[in-house]
Amino acid sequence: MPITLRDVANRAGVSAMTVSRVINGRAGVDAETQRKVEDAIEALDYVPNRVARGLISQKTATLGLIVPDVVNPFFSPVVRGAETTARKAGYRLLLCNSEGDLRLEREYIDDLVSHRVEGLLIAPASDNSRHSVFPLLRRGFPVVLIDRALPDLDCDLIVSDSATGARRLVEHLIAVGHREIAHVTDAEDTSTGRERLRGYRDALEAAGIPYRSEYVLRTTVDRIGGYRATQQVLSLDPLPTAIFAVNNMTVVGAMQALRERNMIVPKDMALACFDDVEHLAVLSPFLTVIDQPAETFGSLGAQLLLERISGKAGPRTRRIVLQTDLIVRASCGSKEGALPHRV
Amino acid sequence: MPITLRDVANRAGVSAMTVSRVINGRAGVDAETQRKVEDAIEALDYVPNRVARGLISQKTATLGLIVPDVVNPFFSPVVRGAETTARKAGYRLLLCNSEGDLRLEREYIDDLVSHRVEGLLIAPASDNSRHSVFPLLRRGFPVVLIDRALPDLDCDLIVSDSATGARRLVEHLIAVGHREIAHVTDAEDTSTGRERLRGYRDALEAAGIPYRSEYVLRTTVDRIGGYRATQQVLSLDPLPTAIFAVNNMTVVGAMQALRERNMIVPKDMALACFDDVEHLAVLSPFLTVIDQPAETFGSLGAQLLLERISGKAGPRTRRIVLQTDLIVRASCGSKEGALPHRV
DNA sequence: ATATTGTCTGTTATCGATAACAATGTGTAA
DNA sequence: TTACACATTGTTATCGATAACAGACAATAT
Repeated sequence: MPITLRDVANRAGVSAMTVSRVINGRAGVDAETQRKVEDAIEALDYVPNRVARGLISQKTATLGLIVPDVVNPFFSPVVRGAETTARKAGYRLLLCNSEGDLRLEREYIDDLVSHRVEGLLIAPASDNSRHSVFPLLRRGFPVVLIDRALPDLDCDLIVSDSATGARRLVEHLIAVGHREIAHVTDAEDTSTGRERLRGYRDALEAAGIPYRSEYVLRTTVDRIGGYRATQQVLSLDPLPTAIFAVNNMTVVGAMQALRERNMIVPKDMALACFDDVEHLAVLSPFLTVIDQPAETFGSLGAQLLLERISGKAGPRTRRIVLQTDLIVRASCGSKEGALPHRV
Repeated sequence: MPITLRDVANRAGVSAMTVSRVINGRAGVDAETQRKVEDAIEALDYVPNRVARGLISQKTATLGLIVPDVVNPFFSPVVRGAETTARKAGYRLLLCNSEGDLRLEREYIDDLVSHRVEGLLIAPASDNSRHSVFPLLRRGFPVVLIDRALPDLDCDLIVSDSATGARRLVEHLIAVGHREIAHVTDAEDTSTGRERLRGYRDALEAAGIPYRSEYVLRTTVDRIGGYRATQQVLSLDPLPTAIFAVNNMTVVGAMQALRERNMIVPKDMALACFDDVEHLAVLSPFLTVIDQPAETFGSLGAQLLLERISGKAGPRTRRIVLQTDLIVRASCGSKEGALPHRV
């Protein structure tokens, strides 16, 4: 149905090859001929078929991006960053939401490869994503991992310094007087979870506070998970005075659970987490957080990927660690203000 | 470099056509042969090339989605909804952020057509997007518009009932005692802006409050725009007691401007807007808003588009109007509580 | 035994664009 | 005038898969 290069050639009275030359701006076309072709293109409203071009050139000008969920305010800037960088390089982005589900993630990977994306940007669901990613790497397929590392996988990677971030956040909690600090985190199958737990433990240890495994609650890192884990926190004895939530979704669930019990933050319970959220930061600058440069994950990730695709990257894989910021607001209380107290 | 169907055929000792038959599960292949082919596919880790398949079948199994910005908490659920629905139908989504820029939007449209997406889901930048969309429609290219209608364009469409929503929101403001209500909105070049303004005027009129054009501030519908417009609001005389912001981005800017002047909401100024934001709704249930079913825009939009692509849609275009919810929280004050007072 | 039906598999052409090469014509040098 | 360089344009084959048709062979019917 759509106009093809041949249609243009017929109308201009030249061969398909000549039209192709004009389109690709190649030298060796008579000025007069070029005009005729351009007129025909204009008249027919011709748009070249990238699918056909992709078949012969083996280049589709598309990248695949797999994130757990675009709606997560951490990932949406990642997506935008990647898309913007891709666009500037003439690439388009196929977006996939894995929902943190390994099977779905695997399905997406296979399908994107089948669609012949030139490279893949993946925020992996968990360590087990390793089994889906490894075969790609073996074949030399361009892949960049973002947010989470995968064990024993030599792959371009962008993460943030979760351990240091977590440590600083917990140090802050300790500095304002907390000693019983619960940590709501994931099933220990993500690098981010492990690193943040490490930062948590390091901070406790540095302050001489004994580590209690019952203060670490394992859950799914979404709103429901945060909610349930916080309910468990609230049944602990002694009751913690602070909760460190592993990300922006769990903290929402945590808040929900606290509100149900009519607990006030930070008076009855301090709350801190990873990830700043723009709307919250302005409309309700309340949560003390570790802010990650989310958009950079996407833009830099796309850049690394494009470099690898174009062969500019060299054989060594790159491992980029982005620094985080501690943003202190009201949700952890302060020494001067009302110290958290037990009920 | 990747394995082709021919490689599989060679290894299995059959023709390419036979392999194709096995892959597509067509009848008429000997069980023994089928096994040989399947073994070869397995051994070579073969993945069919959808680009080649797309060329012959004229079907790429991809949809294009253009939104102003995925990071906008209204649009990210739209994207997820569309992606999920597309996936379930075996389609992938090419995501584009137009940044509300007409030129960029045009570029994206052309490029997506060139990539041979089977249909296009567009949240248009403004009325002027009409000129980019119309040529598609003329060619019979499947398009579904979401969020904003385009004038004189007969096209499948999903919008929400902005006028009624705005009217209810402003009626609420009036009910709790406000009479000087400013409205921060866009340059009158979007259907949503016009509808919301209409709802605003209707509510005023119904309450016998005269409409004042100087209370309607035109700006870009982003954070900066909301900020600047609110600064203007604050220099009005008489000073309004309430601001109705046209969407979730402008309200952020508005809040910023109010905070700079140390104004407390709702004591010094009431604030209301379109769009609820999950994180805010839970962590800081404060803003009174009109909530739109964002994810439905995406999922239903994708569904309409898929129906049109598959020819199940019939020649008539469909115009779907989704209903909105008024969610009353604290940001507008109340009759019983502290009424807004002038400084 | 021959025709007929059906099962299974291979061949050729095609989707739309392009790489590689071939052909045509023009102008200039010997 | 003949030869050769150069500019311009066309032809053929190809990317990977598949539609449409053709061929080979076995089983059944007449």
